[in-house]
Amino acid sequence: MTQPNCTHTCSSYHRAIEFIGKRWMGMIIYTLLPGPKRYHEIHTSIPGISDRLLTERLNELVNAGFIKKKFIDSSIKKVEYELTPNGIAFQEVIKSIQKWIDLCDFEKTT
Amino acid sequence: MTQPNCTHTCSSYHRAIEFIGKRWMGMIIYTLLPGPKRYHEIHTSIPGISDRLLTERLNELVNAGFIKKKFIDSSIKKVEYELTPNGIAFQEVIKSIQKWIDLCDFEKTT
DNA sequence: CCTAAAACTTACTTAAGGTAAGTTGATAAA
DNA sequence: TTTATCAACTTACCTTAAGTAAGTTTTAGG
Repeated sequence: MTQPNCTHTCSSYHRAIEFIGKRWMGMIIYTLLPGPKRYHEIHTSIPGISDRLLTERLNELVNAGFIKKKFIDSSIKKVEYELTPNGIAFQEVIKSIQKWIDLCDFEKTT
Repeated sequence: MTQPNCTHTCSSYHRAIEFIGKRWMGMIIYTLLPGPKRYHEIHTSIPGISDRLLTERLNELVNAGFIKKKFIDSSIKKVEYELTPNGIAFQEVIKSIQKWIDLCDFEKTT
C-alpha cells in the first residue's frame, strides 16, 4: 500500500475520498442502493439536505458516472435517479465503513 | 441495510462518512498506517496541507480516539502521532475504497 | 382555467478551509 | 553564551463551499 507506485495510488485514493467525502455524497448513494428514486423521494429520505446541494451532488454523481438520470415518459419534470454498476459497487465501501463503526463504537467516541 | 433499525444505522453511517470525509482526514490516517510519525513528517508526507488544518485534524482524530499523541522525552516540542487500534482498523475502509477505485476506473471517470 | 406539485435556479448569508505571518520552547552553531 | 534555527503550534485575515430562502418553469389534476 505504501509501495511501489505509491504516489499514484495515494493521489487517486486522496481524490476518491475527498470526492465521496463531499457533504451528503455518502447519504445520496446510500439511499439509492435499494433501487431508483425520484428527486423528491431522495430529498425526503435525507433529512437536512437542501434543494441546492441535492441538485449539485446529483449532477456531480451523474458526471462521475455513479448514477444515471432517467426522464420518465420523456417528460422534463418526471425524473428518476438510478445507480450505475460503479455506483452499486460503492456498497462494499459502505459495508466496510459500517463494520468499522461497529468495531470502534463510533457513537460513543465521537 | 435498510432495515430494521435503519434510522440508527443511517445516522451513524452518515456521521461517520462526514467525519472521515473532512478535508485531509483520509490522507492523515493513510500516512500513519506504516507507523508513528512526527508532526513535520506528516506535514511533508501530505503535499498541500497547511499547518492550521493539520493541527485541527490531528486534534479531531485524537479526540475521536483514532490517533494517540505522544510527547517524546516529555518535551512539549517533540511530538509523535500514532494510530490507535481503532485507527488501524480504518485500514479496511481504505482497502475497500482502493478496490472500488480500481473497479470503476476512478482516474478516468472523474 | 386555476391551482399545485416536481425539479430545479438564483441571490444572499454563514461556516469551512486556505494563506501567511507570528509565537514559544528546545536544540545547534559561532 | 548569545544567536540562530527548528518543531509544533496560533492568530488574523481572506476565499470558497455549504446553508437558507425565495422564485421559475413545465406538467397534472380538479
